[in-house]
Amino acid sequence: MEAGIGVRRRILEAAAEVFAREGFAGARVEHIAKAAGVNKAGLYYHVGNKARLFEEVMVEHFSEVAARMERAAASSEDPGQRLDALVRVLAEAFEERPARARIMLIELARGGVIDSETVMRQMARIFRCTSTVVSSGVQSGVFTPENPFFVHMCLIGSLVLFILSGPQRERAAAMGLGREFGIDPMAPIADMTAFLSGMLRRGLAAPGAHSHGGGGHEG
Amino acid sequence: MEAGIGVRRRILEAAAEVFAREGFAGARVEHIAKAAGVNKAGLYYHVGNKARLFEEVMVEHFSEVAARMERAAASSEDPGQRLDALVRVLAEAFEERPARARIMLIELARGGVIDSETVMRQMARIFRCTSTVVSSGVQSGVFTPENPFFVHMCLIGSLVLFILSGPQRERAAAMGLGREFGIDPMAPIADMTAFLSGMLRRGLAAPGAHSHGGGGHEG
Amino acid sequence: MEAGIGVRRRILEAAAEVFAREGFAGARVEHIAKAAGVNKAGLYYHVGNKARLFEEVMVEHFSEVAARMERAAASSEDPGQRLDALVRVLAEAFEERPARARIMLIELARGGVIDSETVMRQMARIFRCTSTVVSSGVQSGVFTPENPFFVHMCLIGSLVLFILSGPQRERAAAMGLGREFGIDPMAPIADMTAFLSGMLRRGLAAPGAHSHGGGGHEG
Amino acid sequence: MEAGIGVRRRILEAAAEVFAREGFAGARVEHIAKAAGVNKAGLYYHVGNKARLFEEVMVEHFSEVAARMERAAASSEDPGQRLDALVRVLAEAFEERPARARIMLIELARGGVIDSETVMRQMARIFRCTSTVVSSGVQSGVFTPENPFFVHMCLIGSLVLFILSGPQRERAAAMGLGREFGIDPMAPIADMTAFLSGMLRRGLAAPGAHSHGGGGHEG
DNA sequence: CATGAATGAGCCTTCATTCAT
DNA sequence: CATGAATGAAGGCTCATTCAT
Repeated sequence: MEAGIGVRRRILEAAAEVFAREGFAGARVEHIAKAAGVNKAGLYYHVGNKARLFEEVMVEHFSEVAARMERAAASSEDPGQRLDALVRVLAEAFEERPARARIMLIELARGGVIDSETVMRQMARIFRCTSTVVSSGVQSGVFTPENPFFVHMCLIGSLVLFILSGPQRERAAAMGLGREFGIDPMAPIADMTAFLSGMLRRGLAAPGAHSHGGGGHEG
Repeated sequence: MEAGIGVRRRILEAAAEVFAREGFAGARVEHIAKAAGVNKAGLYYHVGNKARLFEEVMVEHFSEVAARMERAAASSEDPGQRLDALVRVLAEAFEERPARARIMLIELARGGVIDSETVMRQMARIFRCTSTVVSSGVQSGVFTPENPFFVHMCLIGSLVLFILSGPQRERAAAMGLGREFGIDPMAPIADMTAFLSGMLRRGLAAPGAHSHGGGGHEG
Repeated sequence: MEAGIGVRRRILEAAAEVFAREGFAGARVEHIAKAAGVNKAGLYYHVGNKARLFEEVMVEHFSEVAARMERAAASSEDPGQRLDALVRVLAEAFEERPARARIMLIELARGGVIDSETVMRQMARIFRCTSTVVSSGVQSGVFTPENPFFVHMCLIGSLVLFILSGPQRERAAAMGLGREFGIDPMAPIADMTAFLSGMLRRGLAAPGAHSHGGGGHEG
Repeated sequence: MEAGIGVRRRILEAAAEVFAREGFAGARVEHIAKAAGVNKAGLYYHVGNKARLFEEVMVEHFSEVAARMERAAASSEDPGQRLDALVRVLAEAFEERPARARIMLIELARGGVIDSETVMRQMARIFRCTSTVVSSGVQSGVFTPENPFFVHMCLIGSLVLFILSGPQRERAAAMGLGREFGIDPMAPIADMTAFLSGMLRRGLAAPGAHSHGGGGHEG
């Protein structure tokens, strides 16, 4: 019974990596199986289906991110700090496992409506975190009432893109773009986090409110 | 002889749509051909290759976006207005043809380094626009010196995600999320643009500088 | 686990026949699969590739012929009898499986250098048999020193052509060429063998040496 | 009218080369067209068909060889010298245009009965040359009555194989087989001709007859 | 006649999936 | 449970051939 669970875990893990790298259509069941150290037929025995496997990976990752963000959204009384926490937690989740960022993207890129109810629900959970933080800030008078979807897109989009552009930025760095323009393409994610936090805070700051409680990174 | 060009156009157009919807691996050459009103063999006669077709689509779309952004980056003397223009132009480009947003994403999602030198160059052109605008603002003292990569990720990521999340937001709207929370998931892109512009401006604003020149439209 | 080997055998067998009949380019993988009683995909599972399949067939047949000829080349002390054995063994190999003759021809006809090192090695083995026999005859003083390549071409070329011209000769026979000229187009291969043996012996005979040890056929 | 003929010539020439190199199935009509400097459609206009093109090439080459051999078969009173002429003429034909050797082989290798009546007739013409020379020698008492098919196979087979094995022999030479065994893989065809002539003469010589009239090459 | 473009048929290959052992 | 083998259904690509211009 435990071994069985172990196998499932390995399969999901491998699948996440492969799906992230190749997309749904591009992923080969055989590669996933090999990466998980199982036989192809074994994989089918354990998960039944490429589509189901994909869904399960989605759900797992989305719900993991959702759980973390929910914790972050409840981490403090101060809306600004909550926002910081949201950013920080998301960055951590992606840094820890870049595949996560790609998986979110793949799902988005598939366009159309998400076919899996479960996945959709997890995405909603994630959105609700942003939404909650924003509206709590509005209620305490420190945030302007902005459409939380905008904030969400900004939060998720910026970080996902930052993670995914890693290889390109690396290449840019190798090409000497850094020295040329006095910027560092390979700046650590903590810097990005700090920037994003600050920007969101100031972007959301209510007209009269003076920003307090230092933003940012202490990674 | 015009017909030949017309066919190529139709093929590229169809390919953009299909690649955007299905990704590279998921796209079926036959679907593209059918959508373009050509025979599969005819498609190969005109473009030679699925990979080449993909690259051509990439280059076309990326360079179109690059051209528009370059124009935007040179549209004004005022850095803040330039930034607004960047946002506005990108939003227009995506709204006009949502496939463009997905195509950018697909390329990013493929992870790894981009294999096509030409595509890479177009992406660099796009980045350079952001970079130019930021550093011009820094030189005129109105912007804080921030890593332009951060700004770029924020700009592109937010808008791409906004476009792509359309269907999901639509669904959210259908589920009544709007009335429930007093927000409109289907807010027009102009609102998102305004929000993003404002946020970037304030996020980049140099400490002492007082923002002048009204931020974007709030249609 | 025996079944697996059995399948491979059947595939190679079928492939030999089809390649012999149609050449490499003309052979259809599907025909081979059907002839072997496997699914096309099954064929790929077992051999991986049309080219690999072809090479494997080549190697198998060439090495079989090589092995037999090596045995023949060592079958006696007398160079003349060795030469006879060479001819006889080759004729047997071809008669037993005419596809072999065609396969050798196809490989030759492909012109250019053989791309497979392994196949090349087998062909060299075969040549070495002729070469050995000739030079042993020279050393014992019964053969004139002639370029063994010439002898080899004569040996292989004559027999291959005889086998392959079967159908044409049959047609000639049907058209009454036999009665017309008092010759039999369908003479058995044993007669051809006898002729070839005799000719090679006399052709190679050292000036002073008197031929001993009856040549010929006892098939 | 003359230009038209010129085009046809170029097409046939190119086709011969390509068919020789790739076989019937392996040859691409487009390659032939390009090599002939015509448009693909133009080729069809001029010859109508891949199969017809192939046949025409066959007929042309076979009949050219046939014509030369007929001349050779009538070149002298002495059967031995006629035989020499046959060998010499064939060698010349092949040396002049190695494609000829491959084309003969391809046709043979296709196995089965030749489908074109015309091609078959040309092959018969060629055979008849050998047959005539042999039987004339028998009638004048200098040749043993041997099945002319055997002689023919020997004559054609040896020379075709010699020509076609050129690349392999070249490789053998490059690998140092020459120095190793004191033989020259790249011996000129004239040597092969001499060997073959001598062998056939002695092989056919009637028991009592003393060979007269020097064999061989003066090429 | 020459040419660019089109196309149906077919080829090699791969993939997700299943099943007997 | 694990595995080697099998397979139907594509999928990408090519080819001989035709046609309008």
